[in-house]
Amino acid sequence: MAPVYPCAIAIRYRSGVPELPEVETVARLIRPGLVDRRIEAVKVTWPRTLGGVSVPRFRKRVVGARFERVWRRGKYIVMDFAGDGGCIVGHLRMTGRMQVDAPGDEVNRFTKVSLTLDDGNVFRFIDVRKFGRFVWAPSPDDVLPALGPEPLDEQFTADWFRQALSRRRRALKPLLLDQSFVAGLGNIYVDEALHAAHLHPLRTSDTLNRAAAIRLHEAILTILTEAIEREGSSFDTFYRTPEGQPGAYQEQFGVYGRTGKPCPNCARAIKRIVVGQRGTHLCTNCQRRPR
DNA sequence: AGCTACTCCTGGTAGC
DNA sequence: TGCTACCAGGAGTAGC
Repeated sequence: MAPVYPCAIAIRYRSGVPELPEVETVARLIRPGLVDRRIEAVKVTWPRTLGGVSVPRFRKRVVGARFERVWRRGKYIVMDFAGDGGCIVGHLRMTGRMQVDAPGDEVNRFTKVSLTLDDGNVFRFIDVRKFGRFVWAPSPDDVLPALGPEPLDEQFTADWFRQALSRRRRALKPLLLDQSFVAGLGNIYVDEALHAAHLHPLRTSDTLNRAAAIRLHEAILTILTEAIEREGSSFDTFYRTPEGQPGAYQEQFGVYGRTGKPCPNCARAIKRIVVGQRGTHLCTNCQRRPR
């Protein structure tokens, strides 16, 4: 008889979109509720979430499968099944959530996929805007796109980063958002990192000198690490309703979503521009426009 | 290689 | 108050 997981887990995003720190937090939160659990039943209310895998095929693949490992790559959450059971690769996109609910918990009305586990809990993929994906595959390699290095891995050194920047000739903002360049950064943390490094989002990557590249590298590491720590402290394994307390990291933003408010560095008003169809927040005093 | 535009979606909000 | 219009935005794709 499988042990009953004592606490249901709910996750709520206050604003913005899940990026590396949020995805890491989700992986950590669902991991203890999933590993060693076997799937007993499947319910899918929005088949497109399965990314081209039909509902019958998905059901056939996952019912009876046992979760063995839950890990993150970029903004993807990978759930490996034991043996040759393949895996589920999930992406939260804009509004996706993953949580392990206890049997009596209220079912979120935006639930797209429910997996009933052998301890009675239910693993749910919830997604308001339906952009998220929850895909079964034989192997992660079959569905994960080519991704750049993990910014928190040892291989992501300042030296590697400096050279990678110089090999490209792209504006910093779209380059840092490019998951094949570095995996896991999104709109929020790119704006924050560029501000912390005093670099304009339109600055071309191969124009950074050594000091600027190191500054940006340092900013990315610091911001991601602190965000993970804050998420870790603002979420825990106690049950929390969907209306639960808001997270803390939003208050740490220097520029994101702070248009018109004072720059924490120089007190000038934060500006909002559009770069590559993305809302981009910056301080035009601290982040001087190139040329 | 790098850019722009388009697609997928709907809750929230601004404007009237 | 109630309606409509529009925006946010990750990633995949197409076209230049």
